[in-house]
Amino acid sequence: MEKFMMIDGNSIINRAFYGVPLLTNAEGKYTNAVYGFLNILFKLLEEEKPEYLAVAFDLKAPTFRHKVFEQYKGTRKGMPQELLEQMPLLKQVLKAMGIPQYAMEGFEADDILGTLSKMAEEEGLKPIVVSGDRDLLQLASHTLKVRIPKTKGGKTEIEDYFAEDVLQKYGVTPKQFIDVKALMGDASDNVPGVPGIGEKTAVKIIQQYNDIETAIAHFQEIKPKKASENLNAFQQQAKLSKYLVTIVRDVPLQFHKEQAAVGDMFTQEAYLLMKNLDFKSFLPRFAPKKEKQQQNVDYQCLTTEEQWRQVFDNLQKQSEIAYAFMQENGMILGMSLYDGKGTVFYLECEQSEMTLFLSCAKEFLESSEYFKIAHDAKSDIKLLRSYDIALSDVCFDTAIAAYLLNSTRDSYEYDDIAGEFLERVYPSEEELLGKGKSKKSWWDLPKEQRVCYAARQSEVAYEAKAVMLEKLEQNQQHQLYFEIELPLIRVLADMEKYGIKVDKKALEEYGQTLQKSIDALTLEIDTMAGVKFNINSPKQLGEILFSEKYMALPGGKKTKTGYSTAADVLEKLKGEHPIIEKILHYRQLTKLKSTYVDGLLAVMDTQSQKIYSTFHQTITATGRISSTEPNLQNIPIRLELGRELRKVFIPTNENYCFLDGDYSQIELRVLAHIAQDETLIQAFCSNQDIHTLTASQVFHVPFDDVTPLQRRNAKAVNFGIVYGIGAFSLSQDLHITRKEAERYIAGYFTKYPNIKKYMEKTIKDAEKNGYVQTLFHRRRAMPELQAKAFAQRSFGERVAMNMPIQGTAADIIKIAMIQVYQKLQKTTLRARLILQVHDELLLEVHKDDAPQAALLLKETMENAVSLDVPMVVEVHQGNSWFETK
DNA sequence: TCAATCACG
DNA sequence: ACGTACGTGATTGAT
Repeated sequence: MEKFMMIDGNSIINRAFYGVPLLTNAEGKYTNAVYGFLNILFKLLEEEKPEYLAVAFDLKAPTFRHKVFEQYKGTRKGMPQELLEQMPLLKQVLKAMGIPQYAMEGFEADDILGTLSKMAEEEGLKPIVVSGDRDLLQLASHTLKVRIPKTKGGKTEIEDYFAEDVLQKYGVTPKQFIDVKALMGDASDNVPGVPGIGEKTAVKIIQQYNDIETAIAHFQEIKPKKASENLNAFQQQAKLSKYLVTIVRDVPLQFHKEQAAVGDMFTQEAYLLMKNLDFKSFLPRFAPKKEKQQQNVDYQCLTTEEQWRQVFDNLQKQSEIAYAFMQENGMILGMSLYDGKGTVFYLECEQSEMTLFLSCAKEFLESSEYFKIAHDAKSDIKLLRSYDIALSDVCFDTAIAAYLLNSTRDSYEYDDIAGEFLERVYPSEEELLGKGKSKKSWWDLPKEQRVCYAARQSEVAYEAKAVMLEKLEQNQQHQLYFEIELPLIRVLADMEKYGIKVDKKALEEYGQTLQKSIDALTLEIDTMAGVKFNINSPKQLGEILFSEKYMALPGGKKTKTGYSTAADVLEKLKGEHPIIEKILHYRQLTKLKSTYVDGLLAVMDTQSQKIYSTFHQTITATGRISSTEPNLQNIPIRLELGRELRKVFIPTNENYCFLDGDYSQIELRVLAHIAQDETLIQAFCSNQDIHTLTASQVFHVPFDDVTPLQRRNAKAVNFGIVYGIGAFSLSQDLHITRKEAERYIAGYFTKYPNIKKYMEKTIKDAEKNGYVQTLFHRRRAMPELQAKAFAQRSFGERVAMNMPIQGTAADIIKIAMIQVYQKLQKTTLRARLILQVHDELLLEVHKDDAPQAALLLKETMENAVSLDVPMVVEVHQGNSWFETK
């Protein structure tokens, strides 16, 4: 069935405004709300692909509701000036895109949507109503879908509601939703409601009596007493509220579906507007076909040995050359080269000629005399390694540069880089290769497209390099980039290549032991519950534990989808029923079995008995490295049973052992340094136990009288400080009251005044500059602080406080890794770096060399940087990862 | 593909 | 009145 999507223009632009940082374009116009609106619109268009589309707006003229507002002396909240200014702009853009706009004197956008959606159904269209306002939920039916977009941390998520979903989430039907809203009132919409009746009571009343009229007739039966009395006393007000809340579905509106038919939205006119508004990321959608194919450089496809040799012979040493490999399933298909001289070469090669081709390319790839510009050089190192070519260090990596310049993107592909850093509009990957299922295999593409795609890669890399270098300089990130991130590529590539050995037999045995316990526990749990069910399903488990039908345990806290069965919730129920402990134990065991035993066995190389993780250098917003397939940075250690698992990680043979170097309290030391807090600095300089010290400060007891409990609590406070503390969370963590938590925090800040000052200054600077940074100038943009919504802002403030700490620690260990790596290369020590776990480095070392390597590791890590506090590293030796604790 | 859960620093 | 600590990745069940 054809779809008709209609959008509540006012509420969506409002959402967009608060969800996107307040920025201006070159002309000083505010554009954030329009940008946010379009973002949501494009997402909706992609998801729904509607045949018909319309946007409804409020008019400035008073509506029928205004008269009522006057009675209650309510004034409608106006939009902020910054948003108001953007309304005409949005209308202009929509007009340019040929999207019809509806508005009607005397009515609001809601009413227009109500009417249009009714008309749509009469015309045989499937209506989709989009609004940021939950009042619209009253329109939901089993055919009419209401979509509510939410912008959370820059990402847009959309909640969908048919009638069933409204019932499930709110416990009432869409029609009853009107009555609930009318009873509880809505201050922001000037709906008076009935005093003393809030959401809970309103839902209860309507569930029982279906509507306000019936409820009023039975007001004497209603509890609590206050609600009963008020319902009687405010009958008129309740009925009036219902009138206000009810969306009009018969606005006198002229509508023919042809008016709303979706045509070509990406017009020339709209393109120019986008350009004018500085919406670079939208430009590719709007770019006219002509401009897309415009090229200022030639693309040449070379397929013979003679041509290949000629190209490589002509490459100048000491000059910058961008290269890119075309590949599929780890097989090279060709490579492109660009040296900035006007012609991009694409060297294409059939599998049968690969040896010949690589012999031509080898010198260029292995020699460090060519200044190579790459995009994700680590993956090239790995690719070429399988062809026995040792790629020399590259001089520039565009993926990593893009990451330093903006660490919060979720990808750094060519498309992203071209879009963010280059003026010219390049054809997208999707246009060239197709997407999803229709993505074509390389040799099925027309030759012209293969050339265009291949050439684009090195052309983009070359052109982007110049732009990026300038920005890195501007940001003072030259050193961070060239002395930390680039050298790290090789270190990580080698760690990935070497891998870590696993005792397969021991792992399997561990798994079997777990499985036996799991089977026994499953039986016990089923017996206790009296039914067989899937304990792994939070939904089923919640049902069994909390619903009246089964065990009806107290305190069932609801999440979006049902009861929460998270560990902290179950922990509180331990005393209620013995099944709880069994479930917690079951969870622990199945986690170990599925994630670790089965997970590790699945990625183990059968030949070498090793595991090869991938380390990612461009993922985290703070500068940390991440590890996948498998993640070796979250191997259990905190609980004894899980810790046992570390026994299966072993050196490659019995002559070798592990050395583990672990920074002690690196984040608190970093904090002491950057906040310049004398008390903390002194404490670290005299090597005091920092948690005990904090305990003595916060709880006002002499250092030597601190109890273990006090120390534990102080430790949580210290953690909290690093994360950007809140009293509520601390109270949850420590199982204390909020008041007490507040006292702890206040106590902390009195004793460490510079920490408080630092936190405040960091937030202020972040607001002013739009970013925070580490000691080594690693940055994180902070758009959240420009947003006005409380939750987003608070999140932004915590991030601003945490990032410089976590990020500086990440910088330090990266420096240490490079130094350890380079020093080991210069010695004859049989030792190599194999893992990094944020504040820990794991080395595999020949036992004879272990003492020397241990010294080297400790010294290097401790002296990687020189701060006002000493860095302390503990090194442990062992025959497995378990033993290096 | 998402939400819930839980492993780590 | 809000909504509840920073940063990750893997597995599971449900849609």
